[in-house]
Amino acid sequence: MESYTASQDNKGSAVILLECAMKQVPPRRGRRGSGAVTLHDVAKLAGVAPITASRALNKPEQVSDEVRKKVGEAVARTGYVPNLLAGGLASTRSKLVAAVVPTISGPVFLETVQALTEALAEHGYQLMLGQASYVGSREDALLEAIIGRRPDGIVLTGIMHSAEGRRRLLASGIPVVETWDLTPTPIDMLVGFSHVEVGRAVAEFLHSKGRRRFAVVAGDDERATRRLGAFQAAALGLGLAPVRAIVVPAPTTLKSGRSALAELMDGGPKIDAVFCSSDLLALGVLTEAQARSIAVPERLAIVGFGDLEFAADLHPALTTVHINGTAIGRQAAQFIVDRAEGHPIGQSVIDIGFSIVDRQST
Amino acid sequence: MESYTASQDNKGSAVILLECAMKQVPPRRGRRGSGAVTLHDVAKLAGVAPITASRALNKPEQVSDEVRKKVGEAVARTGYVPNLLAGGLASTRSKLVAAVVPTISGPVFLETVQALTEALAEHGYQLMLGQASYVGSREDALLEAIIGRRPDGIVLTGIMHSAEGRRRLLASGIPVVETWDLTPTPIDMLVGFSHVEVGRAVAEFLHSKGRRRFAVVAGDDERATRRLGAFQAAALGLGLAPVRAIVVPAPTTLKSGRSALAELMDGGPKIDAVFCSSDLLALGVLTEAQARSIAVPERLAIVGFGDLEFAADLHPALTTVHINGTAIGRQAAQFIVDRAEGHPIGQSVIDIGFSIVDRQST
DNA sequence: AGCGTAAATGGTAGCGCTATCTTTCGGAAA
DNA sequence: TTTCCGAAAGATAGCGCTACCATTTACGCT
Repeated sequence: MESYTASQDNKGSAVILLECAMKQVPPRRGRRGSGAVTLHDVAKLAGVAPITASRALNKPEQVSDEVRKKVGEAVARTGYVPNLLAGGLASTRSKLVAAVVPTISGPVFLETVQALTEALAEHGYQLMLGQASYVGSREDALLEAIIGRRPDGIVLTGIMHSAEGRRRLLASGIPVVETWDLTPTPIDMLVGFSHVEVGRAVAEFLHSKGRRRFAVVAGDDERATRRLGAFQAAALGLGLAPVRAIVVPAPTTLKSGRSALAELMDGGPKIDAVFCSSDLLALGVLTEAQARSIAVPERLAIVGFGDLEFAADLHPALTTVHINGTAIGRQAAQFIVDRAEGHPIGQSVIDIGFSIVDRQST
Repeated sequence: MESYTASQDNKGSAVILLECAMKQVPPRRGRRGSGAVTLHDVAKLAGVAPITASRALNKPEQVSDEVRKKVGEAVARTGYVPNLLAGGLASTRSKLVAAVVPTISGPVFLETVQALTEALAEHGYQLMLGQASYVGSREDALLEAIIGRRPDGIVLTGIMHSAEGRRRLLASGIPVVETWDLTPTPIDMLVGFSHVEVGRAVAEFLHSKGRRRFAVVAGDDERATRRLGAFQAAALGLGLAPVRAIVVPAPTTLKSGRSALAELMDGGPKIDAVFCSSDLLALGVLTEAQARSIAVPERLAIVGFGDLEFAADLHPALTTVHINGTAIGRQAAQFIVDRAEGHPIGQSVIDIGFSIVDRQST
């Protein structure tokens, strides 16, 4: 113990002291343990009981200034980093939140994931990322890996989860936030918007701009399909000709957009407006239009979806549907934190809405 | 116990049985615990010792077929999900890997993160994501949160970490993989490429194409700056005029690209080639060129960096520097898994290289 | 038969932390 | 003074799992 005191005047001595501590312990009996500094070590160095050291770190208002100071010094000196696995096990609060995305490469959810990460970090929570791109048993394995870590919450970004998956999530008792969609039967909490409304709104928007012959280029994921359906129905309701739809595989790419427009132009009825299920697709359509010298918006109107950061700066600037992904992420984080801290949450379902950003491409 | 047997003929009875089990336990004394099914419950139901049940699940080759079967049934019946926090604590193997990215919105590292997630998932590891976008104390908090979870590995994607951060990582004893760069003094393992080489190669490439008056548009991050410097030096070495550089704030955007070209064209010496530090920037330059009717590549050559998925399908298709981000992610995962499983790793530093993809924009 | 050997199972003892209860103690109330 | 109270600190007992060792059993060997 004296050795610690003796070296107080030695700056930056954390590592050295650590070695000392490890040497004092009879070579660890070759047994378990990581060999890292534990709360126990800190407590001993500070001259208090382990539980008191724990309180000094986690509930500082419950200990005296003196203890707080001594423990703080001991932590600094040893380079102690609390083992959150142990803490989580003991308290059944892991301070971990899992997010499930279809695939990260799709830039659509990035904003949400980013906001989620940041908002959670502010409250001391960490994000665990899972990709649901796989099918079948993989989803099962993913759920197992997630639930097994006993996260304090799970955020589903636009996932269509199987009935079996829903059941497991429900059974786990972990707070779940579904996002980027609106369903009448959420698992738990939800923050999203209506894809049906989007489809309808875009159809009406284009109609109001004098367009009459619509086409759609959409990824084959569930939500895009829903927007497409609503768009077609609305066009029909507006007395327009049936809407031609090109469905491309998700994730959507610029390339699919280009070939979709090529297909649209190389045959079939003439069109004067295209609604794309993503901005990337829209960029592809725009690129192909430019390659074919089709004037946008004069001869062809283009509407995207997502309002990615580049949309406003394209030439012509892209008209698109704006979703506040950041707000979704932030709200999801709020939901989970509130739930974890035991605060009452008012609404458990929030429609974040959307807006059509009218720029030069229409 | 009988109740379990009695209901064996009842399909899908997991939830019901679970309730039974919970009711059998004397109302849990209102004490701790999540109330979830534990390995103990499974073992009891299977009629074996807990440790045997553990082995049946984790080291199936060490138990008899009979035990394996009985335990398997018990798991299915109770809906047991192993508590990985407890497992990690006991075994000092968390099966968690942390990845630190500057910011997820930048699409550059996405491919790497994606590959990493997938490769790790194949080995039963999960990815924890941390954003290092913050400065100062935030990085400290991030490290604390990461190390506190005792991950089996940490992947740093293109982060310039402070000396203090390096020290903490080193002290933690956790395997670290640095990526997207090459340094003579890696913390631990490394898989990346030389940014200096990239800068030089692009300069020589443009020179060989007959271009003589270069400009650079680069984000203000450390690696882009290094490429820029090498590019300038190489141009000088080639006997060309000093290279004009426009530095834009990271993360780079299409918009910065547009305004950078605007600045380049609206004054200063004439140029015939631009090297951009990202494809997004290059797209911005291309967009501005089109808006100003500057013919690409006739009057202006454009080179990007990253070879994002859209680069090949632009009009004109973008010449760019291709980095195999997937290979980086996969190799990083391999490093960590090998280290965690105790396999010897041969090389701990890998130069993954790069290539210049010669397309229409040059 | 006697022995070693290996496979299969179980018992014990933590991993590092915190929930819960108990003890201690100074000072305000009676 | 005595009593009581609340704040501060400590003791105890796990959280759910696995490393390590001990035991049991089956089987081949000399």
